Amino acid sequence: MGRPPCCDKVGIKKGPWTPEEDIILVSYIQEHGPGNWRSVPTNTGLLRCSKSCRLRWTNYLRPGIKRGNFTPHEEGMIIHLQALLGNKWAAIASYLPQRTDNDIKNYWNTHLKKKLKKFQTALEPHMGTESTSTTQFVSKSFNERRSSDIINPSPSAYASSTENISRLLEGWMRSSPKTNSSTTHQLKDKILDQQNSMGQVQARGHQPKAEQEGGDLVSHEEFDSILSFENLNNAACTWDKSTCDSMPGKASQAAANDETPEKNKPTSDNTTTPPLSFLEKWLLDESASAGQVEEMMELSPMF
DNA sequence: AACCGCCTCAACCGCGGCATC
DNA sequence: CGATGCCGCGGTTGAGGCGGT
Repeated sequence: MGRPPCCDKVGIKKGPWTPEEDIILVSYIQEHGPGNWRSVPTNTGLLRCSKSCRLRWTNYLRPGIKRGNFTPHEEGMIIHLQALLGNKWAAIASYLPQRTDNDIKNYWNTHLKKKLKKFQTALEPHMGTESTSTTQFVSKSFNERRSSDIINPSPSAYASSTENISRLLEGWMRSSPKTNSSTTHQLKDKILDQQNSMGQVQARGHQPKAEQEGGDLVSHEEFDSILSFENLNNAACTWDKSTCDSMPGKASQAAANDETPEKNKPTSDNTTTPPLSFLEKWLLDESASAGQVEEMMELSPMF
């Protein structure tokens, strides 16, 4: 293992990427496609290591990635998949094709871990005593969430990477008067065209900051949000079976086939792992695809 | 207004797996 | 079959933003 770190070379730039670098990378990848990262720095003249280029692309510039607020059903998916798969962020990300593993990992570490902790604390007294009423509450909460989501889908405040790049370019052009603006415009147009043709563009708008967490107690909304998924299996008891049957079932290879067994046991650090039921069956069924997951999420407001 | 502490998230680091020679 | 190199993953870090005092 004596191999030196790839970024140790002198002249290799580290730290935040500049808009200029982003543009170079994006336009190169638009032309040659992602992959062969080794050759990217040499071919583009970027003073970055191949790894850094790949990371920048996969975590930030790649078309179709959602940024910003996670919806309650995405939260639910993550919580449940984390319980199922452990910290296999790449595998979890494969169920949320618009999210990067890094994003999910960050969101888990900064938000969900805390939420779950709060949730556990808040749930303990309820659980200790009246399990039926808890179940009822869970089911009620679950069903309320379902109907309210249909009526008032939470505004997703995502900016696609196209929009990011667009904004980024605007900002860059404003802040860099020395830049040849016509060339930049052409390049920008080209990038936007190509990105749009690759298909993506999420909802409009931008929400600057995720909601701040409240005090020590879990707010009703947080509680509800967690319960609605955390207790899916309880809720499923009272849930119309036809909803289950209508799920376009299945999931992609990632979790289903490979390494799930021993070494990927869920981590024990945080959550009470919910019992497994239809969701797990669905998740673990080989024949599913990410597209079906998307479809399911659209069809089924339960998530 | 200034300072401080906390939070978030983009980016880095180190390692393992796999392919190629 | 071992050595080497590339890629991808998970854990960690640190700069910048934000809120509280």
